[in-house]
Amino acid sequence: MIRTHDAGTLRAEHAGTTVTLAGWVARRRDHGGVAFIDLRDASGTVQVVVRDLDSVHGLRAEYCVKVTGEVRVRPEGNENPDIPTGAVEVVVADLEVLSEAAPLPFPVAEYEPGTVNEEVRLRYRYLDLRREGPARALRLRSKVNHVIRTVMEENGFLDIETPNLTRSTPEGARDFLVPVRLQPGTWYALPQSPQLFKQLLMVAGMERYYQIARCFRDEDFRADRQPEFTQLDVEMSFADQEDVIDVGEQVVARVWKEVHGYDVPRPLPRLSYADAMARYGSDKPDVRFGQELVDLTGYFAGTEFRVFQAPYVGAVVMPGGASQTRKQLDAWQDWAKARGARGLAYVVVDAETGELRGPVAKNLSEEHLAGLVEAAGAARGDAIFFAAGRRTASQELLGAARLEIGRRCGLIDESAWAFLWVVDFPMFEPVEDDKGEQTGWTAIHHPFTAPTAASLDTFDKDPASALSNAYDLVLNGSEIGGGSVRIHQREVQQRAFEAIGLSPEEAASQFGFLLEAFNYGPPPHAGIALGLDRLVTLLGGYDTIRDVIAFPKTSTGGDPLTGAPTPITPEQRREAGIDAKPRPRGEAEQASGS
RNA sequence: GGUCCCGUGGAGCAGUUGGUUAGCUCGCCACCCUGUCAAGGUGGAGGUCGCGGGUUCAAGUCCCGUCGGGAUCGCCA
Repeated sequence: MIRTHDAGTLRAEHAGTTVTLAGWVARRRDHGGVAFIDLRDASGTVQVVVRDLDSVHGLRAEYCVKVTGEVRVRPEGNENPDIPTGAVEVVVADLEVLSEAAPLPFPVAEYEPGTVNEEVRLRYRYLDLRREGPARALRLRSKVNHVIRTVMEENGFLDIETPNLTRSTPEGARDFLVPVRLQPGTWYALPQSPQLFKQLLMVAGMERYYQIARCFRDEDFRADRQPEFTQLDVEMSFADQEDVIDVGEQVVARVWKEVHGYDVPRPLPRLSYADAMARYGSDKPDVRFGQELVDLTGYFAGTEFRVFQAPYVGAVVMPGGASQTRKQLDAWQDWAKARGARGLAYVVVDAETGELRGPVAKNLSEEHLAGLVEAAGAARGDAIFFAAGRRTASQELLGAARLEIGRRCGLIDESAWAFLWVVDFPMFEPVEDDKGEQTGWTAIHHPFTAPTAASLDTFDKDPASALSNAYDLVLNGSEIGGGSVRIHQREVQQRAFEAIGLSPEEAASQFGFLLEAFNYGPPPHAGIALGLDRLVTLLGGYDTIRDVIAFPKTSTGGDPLTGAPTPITPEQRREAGIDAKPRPRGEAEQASGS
């Protein structure tokens, strides 16, 4: 190395040592007769004193320099207690400019974080990452990866890579497609996850597989979504739900312990999907605060009020919500309509008299009004929001309202780590057409998810009530992982395909290779995948997963740094075979195997 | 695909009911300055107000479209 020490490590005990440092000019303070340079490298910053003014005069911010000099304790009164190296400084004997820097597009020596436009930061991400905050996110992520690998290796898991060029499957998200030059007219797909490969690895007897795997899904962006993202992907043979949950808990417990010194309370609490929906209106409930939903379907049985003559009537209470202006209450209606609801009925409880007011109150009987505050768990001064209609949709609306209430009323304990498992997911959910008419069923998790023992015989005859051996890991209202016990019996898998309307021919065409593998003694197996980007975002308290990705993309899939994506030349287009017609004999029949 | 917000020198922002030469802080360039640490001082350069169209005597400002960025609903097994 061309340096002898790391700048950020120098302390009073180094006084008298001659050191060579290499790094960047973070700041320069030129007093004419003496100048100070804050020299920054990956370890931190140290003050360098220069008296040879010719050498320092031409220095500018972010020049890459090498300095040699003696470490000394700073003169009395000149210490800087704000930085770790503030007791010492390096008196320069020799200063060499390794490379120069052009004027900066934004201040790299940032003293107010978050004041630079994100697009500019991404365009010059290599400068952005020189800053302490952005760099810290990548260091954190590296540490998490390391802890994960340690835990997985300790548990005897094998790190096995799976292909990134694979075949397109119809289920789930939209695939990214890659034209295949050697077979014009045919296309690879980038994997949405290594799901099928890891199951094949179980058939292959690998027994314990893990991979920190890149996944690709061509869907619209969110703050917590990118088209390529990373999962800790895990699969275990001869394991059941408890074994997988144990591994998942080990991973998060070790990560949180190593990073925050926080002891994750194990075993983590569990909530059935049905309870999560009933109490929180979400399959990824944020349990850092209360305000649980109240089911008033029975309470309003026999009501004259047409709106509440519904399969489900529920409520959520907004503490102090009665003090909202008419305008604010109307805004809730717009908020609900934006989510596709008709509106959000409400009743306010007068803070002084306890009288119930609002448009809905006029439609309710004396009897229903009398007990309502108690039934809803409200108090004087609160607002009660109602949703009535189809059960799940109404619960989801109330759940969203609950989160909004939590935010607006400051009910959320931001320091909490609220982990929990959501279990006992339904196997299927209805598929509806534009008019809301049910046209069939689709797998909630994926079509390889095993039914629970109780549903094994009946899941295909009664899809509505079938439960699956699936589990999601939830942290502070975000899903950070999910998995399931897989179907390992061909016959059960066939019935599962039939239940979602996939004919044996279609199943064979799309998943024939997996079904064929299942002819050869597949072991019972189960697995999980943790979303690393989200996990690290929550772990580090970041706002978006872009913060924990070295080179993230913008919401239209662009990379401001490289300029990707770009048009291709006509020659590239020709060579790639994008416009070629596939040969008549389709690969589908090849894949069907048997 | 829908809705909302943002776009003004290199960065962050201001710009009134439309009205003279578009303003501030930081940065940049030159010079001064021997103990600063967001150093200080003096002077200077730097702007097609994202782009296109429209309204008007007059548009950074109002209207329409479009591009880029962000958020959100749909979507994401």
